Amino acid sequence: MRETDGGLAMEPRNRYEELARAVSAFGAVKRGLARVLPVDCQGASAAVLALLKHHGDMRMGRLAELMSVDMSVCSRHAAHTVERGWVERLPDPDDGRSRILRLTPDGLAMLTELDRRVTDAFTRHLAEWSDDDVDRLTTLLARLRDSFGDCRATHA
Amino acid sequence: MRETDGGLAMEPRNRYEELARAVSAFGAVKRGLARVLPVDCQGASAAVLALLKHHGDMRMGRLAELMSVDMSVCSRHAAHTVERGWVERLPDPDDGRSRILRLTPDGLAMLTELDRRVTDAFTRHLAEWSDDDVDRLTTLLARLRDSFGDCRATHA
DNA sequence: TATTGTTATACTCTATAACTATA
DNA sequence: TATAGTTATAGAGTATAACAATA
Repeated sequence: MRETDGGLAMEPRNRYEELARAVSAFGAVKRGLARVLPVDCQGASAAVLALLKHHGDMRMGRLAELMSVDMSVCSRHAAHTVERGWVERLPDPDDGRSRILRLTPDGLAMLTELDRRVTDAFTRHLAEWSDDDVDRLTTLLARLRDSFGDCRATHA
Repeated sequence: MRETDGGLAMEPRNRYEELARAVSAFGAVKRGLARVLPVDCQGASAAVLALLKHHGDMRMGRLAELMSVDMSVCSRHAAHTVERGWVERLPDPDDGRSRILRLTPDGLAMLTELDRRVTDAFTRHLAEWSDDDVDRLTTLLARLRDSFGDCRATHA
């Protein structure tokens, strides 16, 4: 029996198991990033603000979809941002059950501060990275998220 | 003032903000993967088993380092796997304060089942991906984690 | 005195279920 | 009856601090 790996009979390599380990270890990056946020703005609030800026005004259901969380979870996060004056809830002219979420000037100011801190953190930690590698990672992460689709549980 | 982007005055693009959004949205993938695990084996337990198999026997502090969590957190996760008979704690001949964590045959069997489920999930969701892209993503994720270093808080 | 590990407590994020209001 | 959203409750994961045992 010939081996092409130098004579050792190796376990068959499973690239999915390696990916799973990398995914599992990824939590450390999220926690490292969360640590640079202001104390009064949690990670979930930051995500709400960033999505409202990037996608514009939207309803709760749409935001929950973008965050891939149950609407009950999204509702709490949105309430948190409304309490702090970063987001306002406007009546939805098309549907009385729904309200439109909109970033306020204070919310935009907070988001600007958040972006400054996040950019600063990446600038420090990814100093050795080429722009192309950063873009490649961003693209692959987005693609992975798309490939997994909306994995939220369906409580039918 | 000339514009090279078709006449629209665009915001300066910040690749770090895009990466931050991709990182933020990544939680959906972790949750999707966690959903395929057996009910009696949580994600943290799965990580403990995978790391013990991949790196071999080790002490608590080393495992905490690999998981990038505080040792108090790691201790709880390890206790969970010990309770279920997947890991045993052996005395450390070099240090009476410490114990060596070792995967048991039951633990290896559980890990085999976990790997089967995770591989199955990836096979379904990443059917369109080339092997090279999977490897590229795995490599970039590992590199990102390394670049962020050990971001655990230092309660000195 | 410093270090390894454990336990108690609190906080963040998420899901399920029950509920209100509107379509 | 179905849908949009809210609230209550429970569970998983993490950090801080206080503690025990050993170096």
